[in-house]
Amino acid sequence: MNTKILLVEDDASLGFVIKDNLEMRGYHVTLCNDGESGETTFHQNTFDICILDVMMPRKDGFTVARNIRKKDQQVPILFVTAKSMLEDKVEGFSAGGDDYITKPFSVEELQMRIEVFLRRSTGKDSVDTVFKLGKFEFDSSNLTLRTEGQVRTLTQKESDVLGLLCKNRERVLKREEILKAVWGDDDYFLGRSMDVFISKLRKYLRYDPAVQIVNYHGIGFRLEIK
Amino acid sequence: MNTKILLVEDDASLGFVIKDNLEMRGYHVTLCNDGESGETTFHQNTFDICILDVMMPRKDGFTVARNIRKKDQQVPILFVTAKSMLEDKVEGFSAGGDDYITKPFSVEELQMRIEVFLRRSTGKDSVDTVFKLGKFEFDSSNLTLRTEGQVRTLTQKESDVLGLLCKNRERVLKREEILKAVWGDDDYFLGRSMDVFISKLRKYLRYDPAVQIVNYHGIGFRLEIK
DNA sequence: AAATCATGTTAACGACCTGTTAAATATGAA
DNA sequence: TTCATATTTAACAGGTCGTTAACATGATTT
Repeated sequence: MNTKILLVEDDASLGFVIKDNLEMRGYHVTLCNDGESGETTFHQNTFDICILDVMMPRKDGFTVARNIRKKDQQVPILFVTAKSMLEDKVEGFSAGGDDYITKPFSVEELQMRIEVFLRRSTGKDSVDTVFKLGKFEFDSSNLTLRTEGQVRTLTQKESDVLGLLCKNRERVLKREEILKAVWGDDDYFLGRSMDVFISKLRKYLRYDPAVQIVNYHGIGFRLEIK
Repeated sequence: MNTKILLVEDDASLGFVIKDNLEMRGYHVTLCNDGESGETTFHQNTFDICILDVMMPRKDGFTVARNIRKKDQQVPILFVTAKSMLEDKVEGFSAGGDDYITKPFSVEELQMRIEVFLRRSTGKDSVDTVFKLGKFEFDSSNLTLRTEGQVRTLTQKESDVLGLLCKNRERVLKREEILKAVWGDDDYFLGRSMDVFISKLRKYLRYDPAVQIVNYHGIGFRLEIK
């Protein structure tokens, strides 16, 4: 497996050293030297891991991470921080499966963190497929929607749609996006079919009024949790 | 071989989850929820491996490990640490053949570490081939399905299918997964053949209604015990 | 307000998936 | 070879799910 890493580091020489060392160890590394280009590079490619320097002049690592998360909730993010940084702040951001590493660090250390991430994602773990939705817990790989006591088994398509909504809670999903992702195509009838699914999912989610699939007229849908 | 594991974990619910998951995979697990009882349990029994949480209120994992080492220099010890822990400290302790695993981890990951240890000491895989299924006891290497008094001998394929279901009780096995694992291929007729086997196994398991092979329409099967 | 288009909801149809039994075929031992 | 057993194929009966249609409601434009 050829692991692809996005490295965003404003210090050019440090960035080069890390890139060079990691490539010697068999990883494929794309280096960006500011947050802005890091984001656009991320959006145009696919990466297995992102390594972000927190302290960067124009756009800091946390901001970049937030924008990456809008597109991808799963990709592991490793923050690079200075020792002086308050641990609380970093830990808050790196919650939910992400991690951080403190300068100065050895490449061995860095590689260890990377391998931990990769083992977690390649070992078919269920962690990244489980979403907490208000009173519900949805496991998109086991197709189960749990609530206090009860378990409902969803069909594959129901699960596909709900999973997509879960992964994109930050933004409104366009109708055509959902259709392309779940049905592979986009026409009038598939659109109506999708509406039927949305209706069914809403019925399942009625138990907790805080969880809502909201329609954006003429655009699409978004899963919102009040 | 029935591998015996000592698990010392102060978080009761996490401990139970790990124990449960490992037992589903064929290990015998003894759970202690503090270092003190962990030590006494170790001294009164024999274990093939010890899993110790490092951070515990009264007696931490390292202390327990030191006392275990006074009695037994060989038994492999696996430390469970939090992400924030200084790696130097853990690495110092886990030197000399021991290992550590960082929270959060998947059970797959944990099992991998365990198997590495066991292979190192015994030289062969050690997952138990005997499964307890409600009122049944199924031995996948001897092809026997026991119930109170009665013994039924299964065919190799019956046993392969049931064994696969047993090993994956926590998730839904896709039809193609079963076909690939047992038949080595996946086509329409093999699929129908599999359905015949499922039907036969269900007949054998009818004696205990709590044990059920549940179909997930369009996806696959899962062995569930109520 | 009327017209038009987008979405919500329900029900029914049909394609496909599964359960089961039995017959046909393969496998292997005597 | 024959016989016994294991597995595959066939056939049929239900069952499930996604799509479509139909109608209701809501939003936006004219």
